[in-house]
Amino acid sequence: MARILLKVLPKNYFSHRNQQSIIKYNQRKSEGKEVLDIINTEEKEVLDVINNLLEKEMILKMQEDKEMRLRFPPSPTGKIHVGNIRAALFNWLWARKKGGKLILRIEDTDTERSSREFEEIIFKELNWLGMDVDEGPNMGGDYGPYRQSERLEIYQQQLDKLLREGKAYKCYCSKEELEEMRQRQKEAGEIPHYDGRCRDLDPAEAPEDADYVLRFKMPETSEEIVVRDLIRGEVSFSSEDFDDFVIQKSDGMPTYNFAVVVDDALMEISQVIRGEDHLSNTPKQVKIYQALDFPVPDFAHLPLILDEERAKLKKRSDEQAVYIGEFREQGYLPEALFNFLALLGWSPEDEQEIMSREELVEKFDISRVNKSGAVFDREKLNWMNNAYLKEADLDRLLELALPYLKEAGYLEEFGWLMEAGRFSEEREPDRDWLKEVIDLGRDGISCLAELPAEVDLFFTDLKQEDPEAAAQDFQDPEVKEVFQRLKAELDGLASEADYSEESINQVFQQVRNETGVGGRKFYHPLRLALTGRGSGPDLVKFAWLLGQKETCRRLELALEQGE
RNA sequence: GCCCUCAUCGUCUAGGGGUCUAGGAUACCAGGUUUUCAUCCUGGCGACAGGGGUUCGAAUCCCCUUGAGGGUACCA
Repeated sequence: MARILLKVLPKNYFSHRNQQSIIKYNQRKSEGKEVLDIINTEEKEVLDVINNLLEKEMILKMQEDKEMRLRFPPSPTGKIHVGNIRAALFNWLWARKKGGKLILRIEDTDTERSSREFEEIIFKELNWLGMDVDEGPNMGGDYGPYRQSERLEIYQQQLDKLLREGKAYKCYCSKEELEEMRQRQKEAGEIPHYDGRCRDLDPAEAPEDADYVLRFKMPETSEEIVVRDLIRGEVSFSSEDFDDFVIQKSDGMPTYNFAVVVDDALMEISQVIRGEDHLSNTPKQVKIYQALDFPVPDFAHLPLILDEERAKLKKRSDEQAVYIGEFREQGYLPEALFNFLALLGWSPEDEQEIMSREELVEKFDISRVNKSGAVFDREKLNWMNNAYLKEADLDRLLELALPYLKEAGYLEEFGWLMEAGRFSEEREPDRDWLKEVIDLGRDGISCLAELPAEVDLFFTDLKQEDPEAAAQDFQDPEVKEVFQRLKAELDGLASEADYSEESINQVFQQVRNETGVGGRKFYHPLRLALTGRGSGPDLVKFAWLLGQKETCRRLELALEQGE
């Protein structure tokens, strides 16, 4: 009965959204509410049967959840980029949410392009983003080894099995021969595909000492291959659309489509969460699972991250940063990148956007992942990073900011900075002072690399942006009086301890009262005198951080220019 | 070419038959706060790709078209 009903249903009836609506229907029913207004009687009958099935399925699911094993299998053929790391992130989130295991597997079967250096970068960036794994090359586990290049015997066993059972065969065609074949097919208006010429080759006819590859036999008769996807429902393909693909290269290495199946099966991966670019290859993998008598896992194909041209984000599209390292180097906070990436293709039930790692784990649900590709919006990342920057612990921020300030040459003692006591006798910059500066500058930047430009006023000599206009301002008698009084009052503050934000503020207020000069007329020339610019940070704070001596010196300078 | 997937403001997205004159975020614009810039607050601009169905009712379900993306390797 259930079988018949299932046939009648649309092919993706079991997509998660439909499951949700069935759950809704159940809720209504259990609450004793009327349900026939939203569905008709026939549908109700179908739903009731499905309910039974789903219940059983849910029990199975719960068992699966118990030992959920997820994996992240990057290939070390380049620096890891946002596309890869986002897949890792979703696996990590789901594993942590479900109390499952996350396995890191290095897919280094491409001997030409793989390198240990890139592998190290993968470890480093995962670590930076705070994604720990439970099993992997560096910490081991019960399902190792976790590097494909170290699993060659395992593949060989499975390969031998397929060969023995006649499910795979040796192909002696050279690359040139295959290229020629493709070319000919193209010219004849046919779809390029391997024609299976070696499929039924008599072993006796096999050329001696010739290089060969192993090909997997796809079904001779047309059959439907169904991929069960947690995000997209059931996706079906026809076996006709696939040719006999290579599963072992002539150098003895397994190909991706083969190794990934053997590893996922042997490592008992329960859910394969990966990018949508793998969806089209999945039917090939399903056939291998079947040929090897392995249970087929659930799949979840994530929407791709796109560049501004809406194409899959690759190595580098123009100037756009794509490598994780670039974001770290530009001074993005890992928790900001993490948060941002989580929101690419997924959203929580509520409308909160800034979320800690813990909140993300708490709220994440694979069934809320959407299906369409997401453009990597640098503007929004900037906003988010700024939000995290503003909340970050200052001591931590100081450590992170130091290299940028050093790079800009701001941390070498010189002139007034030394005199103002911003460097110790050991010529180390005053950390408390630096923290104040960073605190003032963090509001206006989207990443730490922008910090030096934001706070350059504190580290470079006074330079009037528009000297003539400034000089003109300084000639005003009222302005002169203000400057004179300010200088006298500030100079009069006995010690460095007396020179505080509070006392400066008091002096400012006092002078405003005494001279009757206030508002813009008061602040604008003062700003020019102290900073050389028409806009900038809060002046009281600035004068304080500048120090008593330097502030008075600059007032003196302005008075001279006003002559 | 063939196969697969997808389609809501510029961008990220909510929504899954009535509560949608479509919600949030970002970006942009304006006003307020602040000595200025920024922050912050308030407001504004801005989208259901098109066409057919089904239905009393469609952003939502179905079909077609169009568009976009992915795959089609001895890359992963």
